[in-house]
Amino acid sequence: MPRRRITQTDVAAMAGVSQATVSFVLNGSTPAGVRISEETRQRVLDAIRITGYTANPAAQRLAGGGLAQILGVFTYEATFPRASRDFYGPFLTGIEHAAERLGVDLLLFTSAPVQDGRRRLTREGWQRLGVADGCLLLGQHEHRGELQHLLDTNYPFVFIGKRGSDGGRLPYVGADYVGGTVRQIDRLVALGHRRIGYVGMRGTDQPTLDRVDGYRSAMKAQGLTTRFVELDDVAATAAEIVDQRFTAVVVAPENHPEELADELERRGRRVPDDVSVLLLGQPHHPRRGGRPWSGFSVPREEMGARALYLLSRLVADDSPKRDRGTGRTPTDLELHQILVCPDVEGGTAAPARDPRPETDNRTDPA
Amino acid sequence: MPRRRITQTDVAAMAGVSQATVSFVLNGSTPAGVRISEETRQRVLDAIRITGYTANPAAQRLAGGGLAQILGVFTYEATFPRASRDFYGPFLTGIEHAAERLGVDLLLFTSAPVQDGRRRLTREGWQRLGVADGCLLLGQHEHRGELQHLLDTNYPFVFIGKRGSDGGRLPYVGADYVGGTVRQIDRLVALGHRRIGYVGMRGTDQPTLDRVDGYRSAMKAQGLTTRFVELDDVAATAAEIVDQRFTAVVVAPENHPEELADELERRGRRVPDDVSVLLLGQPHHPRRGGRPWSGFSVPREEMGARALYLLSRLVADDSPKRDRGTGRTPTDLELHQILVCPDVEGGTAAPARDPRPETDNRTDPA
DNA sequence: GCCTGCTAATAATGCGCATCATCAGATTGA
DNA sequence: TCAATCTGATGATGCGCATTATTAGCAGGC
Repeated sequence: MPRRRITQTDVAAMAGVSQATVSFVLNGSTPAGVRISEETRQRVLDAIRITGYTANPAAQRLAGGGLAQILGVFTYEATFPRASRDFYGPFLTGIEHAAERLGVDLLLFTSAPVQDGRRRLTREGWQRLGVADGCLLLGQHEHRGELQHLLDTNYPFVFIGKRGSDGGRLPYVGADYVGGTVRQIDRLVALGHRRIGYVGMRGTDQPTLDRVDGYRSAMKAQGLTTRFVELDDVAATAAEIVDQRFTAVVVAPENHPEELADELERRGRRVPDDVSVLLLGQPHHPRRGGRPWSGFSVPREEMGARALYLLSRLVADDSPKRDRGTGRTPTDLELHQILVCPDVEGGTAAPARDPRPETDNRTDPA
Repeated sequence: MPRRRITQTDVAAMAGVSQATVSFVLNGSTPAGVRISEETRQRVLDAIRITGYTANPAAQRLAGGGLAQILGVFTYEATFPRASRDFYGPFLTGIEHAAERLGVDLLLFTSAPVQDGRRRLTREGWQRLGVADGCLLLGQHEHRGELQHLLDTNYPFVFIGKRGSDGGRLPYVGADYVGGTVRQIDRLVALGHRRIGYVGMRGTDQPTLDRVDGYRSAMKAQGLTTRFVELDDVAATAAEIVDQRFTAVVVAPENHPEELADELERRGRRVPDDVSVLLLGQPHHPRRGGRPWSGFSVPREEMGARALYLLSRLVADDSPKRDRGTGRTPTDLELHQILVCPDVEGGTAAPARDPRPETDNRTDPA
């Protein structure tokens, strides 16, 4: 029993009309001045109902007709490992939500080969992209050539996460790491902190750059000295924090804040009583019974949703059927969206215990 | 700039050959005795490399050639709400993992309309399914007609979760709730428990039926009396447990075990010292700092992965290109897989405090 | 010189659909 | 009564690919 699809031709035969007529009835609108009588229309609709006809999307796509109503999601890093699952999960949740509301299906490009933990968009990959009307891109390390190909083929796509250098032409939905970080510094200053360290400046990814940027400008605006702590392991970092008599530190979530706090307490510095620790984003690997972090959170779900909405509009505007629309020009869509990262009131921030400068009675650990 | 795809014809022109030749080179095998010289082959491959040609999957699909290498995932319940996200997440993780290994893409059918929290597979939906080579079905409440259509069209699919009544012909990957529950009873008996209650027998879903089944048969095998507690709210349930002097209860995860334990302790019965509570599955809404439950866990990730593998094989066997394969008959695939639910050693099970029968000083509550 | 056998490739076809150009028949205007 | 208009529909075409049938060219056997 070779599964035979019911085609428009089958329906047409049953209704006693031509295949073209069926197509017209289905698409409602008739571009050229083609008219279908109500009677015929009903006959066709009945035939469709009886046969249970379902259009073949591949054929629709090929015939250049409509969109597939499929939007793709490409993740540069492999999403599978538990770790990144925690990270990507919220994005996907937001994306799914938006997809439901838009009535589109989601295509997860899980087929692209992962090389050293990073998914590449190979030639093979390009083939697959075509199934979707457009694509969301998640992750940091996009490849130059790949991007160029996207632009060349005029394939609609949207990045999740701000694109910095020469990202001017790339549509994205990002988070305001700069503003979020600035606010954390201001909060700490308001609590009486002066010696505020920054942990985790390594990395050339955009979030890191933005956080450092925010830290620098906020400290400068407050007239304070920037102090970066950048050591190889958590223990050394904690030692340095103690040593430098910081009363507060801001930490990027990928820098093992949980372990850092543990190390601090092991050295007799309680969090937040002795040292406030603010997290610049959500913990990447939340652990059971972990600390309730203060800091800011990245609105990942909303980013996902907004990105999909944006993509959806790009696709619509890009579609050959665009002219049927409201005639709205593409320029009124915000190609670069930066979302606010709301503050999180946890339990790791407290007023500075002793704002006055102490004697320099440090002991050298490492 | 109307995005123009590069087609096989373009490649052919560049290589100075016919479109058919390009197709042959790409597909390697030539069913009929068509030969391509090594020299020509190279010329075509070069042209492909230069042009960056990527096949159009829609066309491939339409031409009846290969599979789209896309497998679908249809979720009956809306996956979006946080609650069900926690539940479905692990399945999806497993599915994704399998998809990566199989080199297929995943199509999430988020487009189907959700009616009172349940997604329906409407006519619209059928259209969409066709994009994928086959489909995974998640969730309890499938619609009869929908299933029939699947069977009629011979569309490959696999259920996640055991199918009971007349599910004989439906391929599925389920979990051994029966066995898992039996083992919990046996564990409790080994710990000296005799008065073992069952909480949460409502519901006609398969897991519930299986759990009740397991409880019944295990208790019978141990020569003990089955005792079901089925009240409307958690407080009343806790009261009943205390009242009946159960030394242990097994609870289905959808019955608010966390709240139940709280209520028990509020009534002076510590868990597990006074009452052991075993969970028949993972908590549906894990809460921060929740109890470390003893019981068994449902291997959701593995179920997802196994289901996708199974689907993949069904698709392959069903494909018109099957004959090229090893000639393996479809019958050697296990259409009904039941996975073991491993025991979880948490902290909510303890030896029965007082195994000897007490006087029957109960007070009647509701 | 003609047929056979073999290699290397091409032409032609169809998948299911959207769309354009065309057409038959009915109605109207003069 | 014949052309002009309108209504309601059909035939033909092509999307990009896989595949089958066919052909061109050439070596060898008789």
